[in-house]
Amino acid sequence: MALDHAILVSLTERAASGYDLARRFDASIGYFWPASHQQIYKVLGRMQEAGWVESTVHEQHGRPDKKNYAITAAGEAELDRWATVPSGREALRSDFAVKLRGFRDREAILTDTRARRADHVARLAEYEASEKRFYPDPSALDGAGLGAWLALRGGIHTEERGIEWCDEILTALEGRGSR
Amino acid sequence: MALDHAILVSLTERAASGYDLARRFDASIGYFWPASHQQIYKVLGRMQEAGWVESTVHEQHGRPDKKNYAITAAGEAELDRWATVPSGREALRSDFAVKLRGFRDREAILTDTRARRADHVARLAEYEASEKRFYPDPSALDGAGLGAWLALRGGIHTEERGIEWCDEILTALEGRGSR
DNA sequence: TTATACATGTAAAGTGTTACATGATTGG
DNA sequence: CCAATCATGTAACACTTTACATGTATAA
Repeated sequence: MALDHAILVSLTERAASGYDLARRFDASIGYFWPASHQQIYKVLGRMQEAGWVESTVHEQHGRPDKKNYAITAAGEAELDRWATVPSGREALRSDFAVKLRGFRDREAILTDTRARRADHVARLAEYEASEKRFYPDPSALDGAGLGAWLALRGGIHTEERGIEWCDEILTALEGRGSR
Repeated sequence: MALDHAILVSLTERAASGYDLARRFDASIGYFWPASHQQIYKVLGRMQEAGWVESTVHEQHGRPDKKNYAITAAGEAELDRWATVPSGREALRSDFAVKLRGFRDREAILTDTRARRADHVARLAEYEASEKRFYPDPSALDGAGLGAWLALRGGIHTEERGIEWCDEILTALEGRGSR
């Protein structure tokens, strides 16, 4: 049920259509909880029935009507309830780690590791650009900005450690004979 | 389809029953790909039909018969094929990061962060105990052991960075007024 | 003329979680 | 006597991914 809460959090920041939310999930909040537009539309419908969000339709010319969703008091109450539920452990569930554990072809895993490292570097650059742009002075943050910044910090840590791990793998495998 | 491969990797290390695999998934390989016994039995059945594994039944007295599964040549070929498929980005999908981003109750998120930190510390201790016990001399590793050790290193990095992130959150939130 | 942005969805297939079902043996 | 371990599964539900479906406006 966590996509529900991710959408609610996003709507707390600003009301939005399903389309807008889908774009946000391709960027900011989707860093921590990816979701497609198909999923988002479905959950919005369910949450509207539950009374957690409400929508107003804006007619448009030349393109489909736009439904703007806003969080309701009941939705905010749900967020507050959710805040008190312990998160519990998050599993790794890493395709790459399984592949690494069982590798038999050194070149194949090296190729994969190099590509993975490049992905981490690229995403780290995105995160750091966001940090510089939106949170240039973290010590001045409070309220909504503080949580968003700390979440972004988590993304930065994740990428940094991913790079370290890749480097460790490359060092271990490049310096040895074939397997 | 990655549970399939996680099971195949595990069977490469040693043939096993569904029950044995479930225990392995509660410990070693499940660190990177958690799975319940229900899921494992289902996938074993599917993989046997596909010819990737084969089973021999061992009758037992006083308890149900035991089916021992072993990987076949076709199963190994599938692993080799899979090794050449690029892994692609792994999404974070973190409940906690979403909660942090949207937090409104400072005490609630502090409680959650402290519990999370304790989980990381506990898991890190497990990983480090495993490393000391099974890979006391990493430089001497080759073949199967090397991949398993590098995967474990990934787990260690994950927990270490998780602790750092929690500490950053605690520092940022404990030193400030309420929100 | 081709791709991208805008804007909303349904349907099917795959994957994962939780609940249910059975039953003997062993250790505290 | 109660809990844990051994040993296998089915069924229902929840969630995610991928494919399908439609149509205009705008910029390269």
